[in-house]
Amino acid sequence: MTAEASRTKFKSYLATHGFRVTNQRLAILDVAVSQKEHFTAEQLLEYARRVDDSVSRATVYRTLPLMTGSQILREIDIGSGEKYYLLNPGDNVQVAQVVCVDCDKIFEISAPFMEWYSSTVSSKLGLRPVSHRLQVSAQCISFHDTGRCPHRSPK
Amino acid sequence: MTAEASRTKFKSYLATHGFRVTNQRLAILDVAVSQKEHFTAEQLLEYARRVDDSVSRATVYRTLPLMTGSQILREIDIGSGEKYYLLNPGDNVQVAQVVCVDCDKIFEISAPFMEWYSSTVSSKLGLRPVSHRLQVSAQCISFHDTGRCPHRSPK
DNA sequence: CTGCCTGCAAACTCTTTGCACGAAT
DNA sequence: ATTCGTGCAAAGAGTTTGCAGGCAG
Repeated sequence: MTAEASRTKFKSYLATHGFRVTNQRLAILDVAVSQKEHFTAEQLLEYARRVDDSVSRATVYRTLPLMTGSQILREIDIGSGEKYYLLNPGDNVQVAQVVCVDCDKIFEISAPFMEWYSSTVSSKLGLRPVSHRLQVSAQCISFHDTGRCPHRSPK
Repeated sequence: MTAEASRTKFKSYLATHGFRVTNQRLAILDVAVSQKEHFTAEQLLEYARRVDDSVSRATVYRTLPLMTGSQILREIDIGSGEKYYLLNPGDNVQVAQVVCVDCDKIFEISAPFMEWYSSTVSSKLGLRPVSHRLQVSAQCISFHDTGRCPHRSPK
């Protein structure tokens, strides 16, 4: 899904649900849909303030559920304390996250078997799967060999 | 793994690493290995205090890493804020958690394909998998139909 | 004009940590 | 006797929320 399509989708979500279109929400929306990588609430706040310095932390936290609810963002919890967000590609491809334990970089990879697995869960437990989360923690092979992680951005 | 085997394993873990055997650690150990279901740190504190009321929250939190480190407990993070713990069965079976969105009950189910998937990750990304986490959020079919979740304990 | 939305700051939840005392080795 | 382990309370991190004023519809 393009940034423009995401913007449109979010605005119609607001309209449909009777939520107001405010400058703060638009600023947050704009910087969110322009992200190419995973980002945190704190980063989103920082970026949004460059566009509109009246944006507060509270509004970012109140807007994030609207963006995940409208399906333009996916929320990713890798168990590190803070949550990550990522622009939703739009297709319903099943994905998993691989998290490098050295540098915390998150890779998104496909996990097509999850569709089959969900149906297995459904039939075995009598539960209707609504979502899933597959995360692999891994170590760079080069880190293991050389003590340096190639993904780690230099400080 | 039996409760008795877990107790033995933990004590030898303490000995091997030069950690002291204290009454508090033993009390926490005993209640932990007698749990049949998932439990939280707070619950563990409550149970341990029935055995030894000198046990503090801090000691529970300091003892939990010792128990996961010695492999007698597994730590499960379902992204609900608090972490859950479960007696480690001992075999190295790959498992996933299915969490009921209605009653928060956690089901442990096998996920044998994770071994294969880890190796795929390894070869595709050049990363060495160290652990993984697979969680399916699901809704009771009966809840969907009747509005009541059969697993929810009556209040 | 309503009343939803906002910024601010305080509250919250779970977990970790500094400190001085107490107990295991 | 040494240390390590402990309880207590405060600190921490990330997120949520109560409030009084502001702006969208």
